[in-house]
Amino acid sequence: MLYEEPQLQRNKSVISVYNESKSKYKFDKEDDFYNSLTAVLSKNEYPLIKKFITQQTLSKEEIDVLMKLQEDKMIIDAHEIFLHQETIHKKSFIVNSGWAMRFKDHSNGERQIINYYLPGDIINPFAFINNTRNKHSVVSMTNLHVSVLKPEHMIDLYNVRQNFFLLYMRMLSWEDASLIEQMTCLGWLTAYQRTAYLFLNLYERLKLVDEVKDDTFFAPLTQQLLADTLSLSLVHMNRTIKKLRDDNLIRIKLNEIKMLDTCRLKKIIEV
Amino acid sequence: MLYEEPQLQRNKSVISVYNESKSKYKFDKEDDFYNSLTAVLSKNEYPLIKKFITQQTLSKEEIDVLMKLQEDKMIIDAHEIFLHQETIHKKSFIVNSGWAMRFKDHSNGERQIINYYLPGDIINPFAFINNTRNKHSVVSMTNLHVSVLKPEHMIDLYNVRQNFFLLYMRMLSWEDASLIEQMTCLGWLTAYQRTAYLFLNLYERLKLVDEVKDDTFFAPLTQQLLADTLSLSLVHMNRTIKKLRDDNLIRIKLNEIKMLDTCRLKKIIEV
DNA sequence: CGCTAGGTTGAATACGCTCAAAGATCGTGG
DNA sequence: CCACGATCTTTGAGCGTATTCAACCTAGCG
Repeated sequence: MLYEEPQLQRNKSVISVYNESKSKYKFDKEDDFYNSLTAVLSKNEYPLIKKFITQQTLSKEEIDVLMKLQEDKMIIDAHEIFLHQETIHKKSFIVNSGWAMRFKDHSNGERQIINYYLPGDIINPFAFINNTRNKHSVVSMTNLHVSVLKPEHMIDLYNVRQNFFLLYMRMLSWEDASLIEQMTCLGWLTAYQRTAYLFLNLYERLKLVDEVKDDTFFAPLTQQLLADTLSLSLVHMNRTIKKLRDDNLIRIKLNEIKMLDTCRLKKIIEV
Repeated sequence: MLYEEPQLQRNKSVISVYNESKSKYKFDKEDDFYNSLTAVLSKNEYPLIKKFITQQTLSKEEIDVLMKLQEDKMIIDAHEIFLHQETIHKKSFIVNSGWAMRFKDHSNGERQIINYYLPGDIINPFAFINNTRNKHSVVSMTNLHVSVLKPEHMIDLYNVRQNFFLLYMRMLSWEDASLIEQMTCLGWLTAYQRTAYLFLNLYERLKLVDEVKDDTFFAPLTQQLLADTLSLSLVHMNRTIKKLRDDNLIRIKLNEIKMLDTCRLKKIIEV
């Protein structure tokens, strides 16, 4: 039911990839490359690569592909709707830092939130092959650092790099798995369980990209947003959070969520 | 909210592709190829290709790729669980005829149905790049004619055919869109609306592959299955269906569903 | 004929919703 | 530095949709 724990020990595989690269990899601007890779590990500049590395060993060439993919960077201001439903968008984005969310405006004025994009996620991954209108909008929730994937660029990569598409598919498969999980969650759990699920999901995903410190993570969420995410009313959302708080499972203050007992939270959603 | 209507007129594009192919395409067993393609159009042997053709024009080479993809066929008996959750499966399947469904067994003994696979759908599309355990099971609901996609075969295709992966991505993108639609549906609609949505969804999907005659289609569904799909209790499912029947929107008998008024049904789910 | 799987109906209960109002918190400008 | 408005959070009360439990009906099949 939960976001799956990494199957390889993170540090081990990072280091092995890193060392291996350094010793064998040929690259014309070699220093630049290693500087960047170091940055990946120390700062959080390439969370997507970090996510990969926790799941599988990457070859030097694969890391290269993933770095090249992210050359075209930009910053999007907070609270800006940069993908609109009912219009055609050809670009994809990799989130490098900040939060965004995908939502759907219903004709009755209500807004349903479909999912959140956290560092390392890909927004609109199928854009470059689609010529149909987007069915949802995406809005930045904080200042958002992204890498832009233009369709020409994607096709170039596709023609040149065999490995790229396999990696890309793997990313898609994560997305897919995560959405299905969310679906099974929404349908079958009570409000209390769903809320526990959501916090655990965010916690695990942020942990993958090193954005959790002391079981605490930043989250630009209001209760209204949470309600729209879990399809609950604002009032009921509030009462449910209160219950989680009273049960000493989470603590929320100032956009910061602290997980007090992940084990018990996991038990709650396991029915 | 609904499965989108094809944007090209089906017959037109089928014929144009077909004629074009016949006149220009070079193929060593040319007759075999055209016989097969004719079969696609008359019998329902390659619903996946049919689905494609309703959405976009296919080149001769693309049709060739899609045909080659489906060389390894097999039949699965009804009610056989052929993909098990918690095990690793490397194969994917294209459904050529029959129904299957993906479900998840919960620890409390309940079974949640995630989605149905209809002719033209791909089961387990990410299998060949995954080495993780399946999180869901898949069971055949009728005798099931499938084409088996083995990972070696997929990788071969990947190495040889540039176009193949773009096509495959497009299929994935449909799946994805459809799942998200289902998600937004489950969360926000009432039992009555959700049921309307499900019947409309099945209707539109089956229409794409020519399995609807006189607004009637075959569907191996019990009320228990429907309840498990929409996360409703059996009792409430029954009452909801009764209401749809009383409102002269659908008629169900012997695994056959007849849509009596698709327009009104669409209005119901548009809030 | 009786068994089994599926469908139908009633009654009591619970979870989550709506409406309504009041308390926090924060940024902004006087 | 305080006042004000805006946004977010908290709490109460009544209601409605969907649930659970339980019983009975129906059709197909050995």
